[in-house]
Amino acid sequence: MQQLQGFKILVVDDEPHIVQFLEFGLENEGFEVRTAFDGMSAIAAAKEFQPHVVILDVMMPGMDGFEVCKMLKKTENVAVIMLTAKDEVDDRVKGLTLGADDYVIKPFSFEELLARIYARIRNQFPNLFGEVVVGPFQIDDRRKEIKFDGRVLELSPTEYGLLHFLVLNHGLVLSKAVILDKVWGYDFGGDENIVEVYIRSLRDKLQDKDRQFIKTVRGAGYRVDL
Amino acid sequence: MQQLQGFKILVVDDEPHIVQFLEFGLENEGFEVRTAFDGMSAIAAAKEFQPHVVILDVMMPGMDGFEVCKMLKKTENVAVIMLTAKDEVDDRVKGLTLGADDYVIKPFSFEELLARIYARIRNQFPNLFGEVVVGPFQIDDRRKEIKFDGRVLELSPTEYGLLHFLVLNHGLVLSKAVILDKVWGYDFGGDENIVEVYIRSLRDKLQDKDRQFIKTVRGAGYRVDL
DNA sequence: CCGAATTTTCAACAAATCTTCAGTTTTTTT
DNA sequence: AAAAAAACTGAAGATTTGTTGAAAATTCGG
Repeated sequence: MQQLQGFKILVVDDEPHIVQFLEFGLENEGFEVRTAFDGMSAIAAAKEFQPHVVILDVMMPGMDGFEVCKMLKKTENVAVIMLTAKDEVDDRVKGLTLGADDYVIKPFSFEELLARIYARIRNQFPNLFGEVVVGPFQIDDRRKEIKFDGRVLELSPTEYGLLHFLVLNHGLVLSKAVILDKVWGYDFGGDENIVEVYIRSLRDKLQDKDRQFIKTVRGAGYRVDL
Repeated sequence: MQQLQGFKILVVDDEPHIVQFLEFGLENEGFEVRTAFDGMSAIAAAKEFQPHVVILDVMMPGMDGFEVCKMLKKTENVAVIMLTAKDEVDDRVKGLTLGADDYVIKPFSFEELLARIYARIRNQFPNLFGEVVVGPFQIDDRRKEIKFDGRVLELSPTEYGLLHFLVLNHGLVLSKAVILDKVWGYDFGGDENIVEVYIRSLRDKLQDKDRQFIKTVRGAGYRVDL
């Protein structure tokens, strides 16, 4: 799963094997990882490290996973994923009411844990991830969707690319040459008229008569104003 | 509490306040909630909605909670939790003989109700627990089984792998290249068309005409929406 | 080794999208 | 006011992409 990251994960478990395994795997995946081996230090580490996700073993000496989860949820804005053994099914109920966000049952596949982590990050920090909000536009590049005033626009791939580019560069005048270059690619052979054609179809889909988001700057290009 | 989704709850009470409160809270918990305000419509709703749990007020105009419970238990496979006022203690006895599974005495804390609900689900649908639940999908990776709306899908190994991957990464657009890479392996030599072929067979088996879980995002890939 | 299930390839088809083009309108220049 | 330049527009044709049925190749249990 390729993605620009910088997401931080705290792994808490008293079994060094597991911690090492996860640390290695997650770092390899591009996360910044810190570890802790018991509840107390986990909480301290969370305060200092400010992770986005905490992976927390239920069974630990001293303060158990539930306690830690409860405390974390109270003070920090993190997603908590718990690791629980198969036969501790009851823990599920207990933990869910204590605010854990998700569960993975041991033994688990790394792929599965990874998928959960991404799901959690997406859920908890939608803004940090592919989702960009600019004025009335909401661009979710991971879904390949753009919402306008809350409604999903039905766009063809090129329309999507063009609107994405325009909105992300709102306020600037973008010449047809630049647009062609950035959206169609440097090696596009055809005429600049195709930009005009696509601008029109975007205007249609935005019903841009009244608000005029896409302004044409004669002789220079187009500019999106919000 | 994303991952515990797929459970459906029907809330029946003639007091709109309570219904609204529960609806909001339970949806926030990740349940799929439907409501009814009297016995008759509750039974109709249960038939259609097929909830896992029914939360049922004892005191209602027309058919009372006991009647409804009796009828539900006769025809549907659901857990029934009754809401009963403090001074209707006798109701407790009455209800037990009529097949209700649990009681919550008004006024109750939401936390308490929640714990009861989870307990009920665990009890009534033990097989559903311990595995990954995402929307209407229940993935049991150990058994290599996926249930959809409670029914086991008959999948070939590749179909299983593909659906597993898609569901675990729901919400994201997954390109054929990525799918090929993750499901078939980085060294698969063949054409991307094979992904299309398998998508079709999954759609067939999901009877995906109406609900369209697997959306094709033209030019980009496929995305599972729940 | 055989037969069934599964995987993979292939080609025809359908549909969405892209691109071009020419005629029209709008704006600017002379 | 006429001419020129730039942008707009609708539609047709070309191209790309996805869907589908079926055949060929492969795998796997017995």
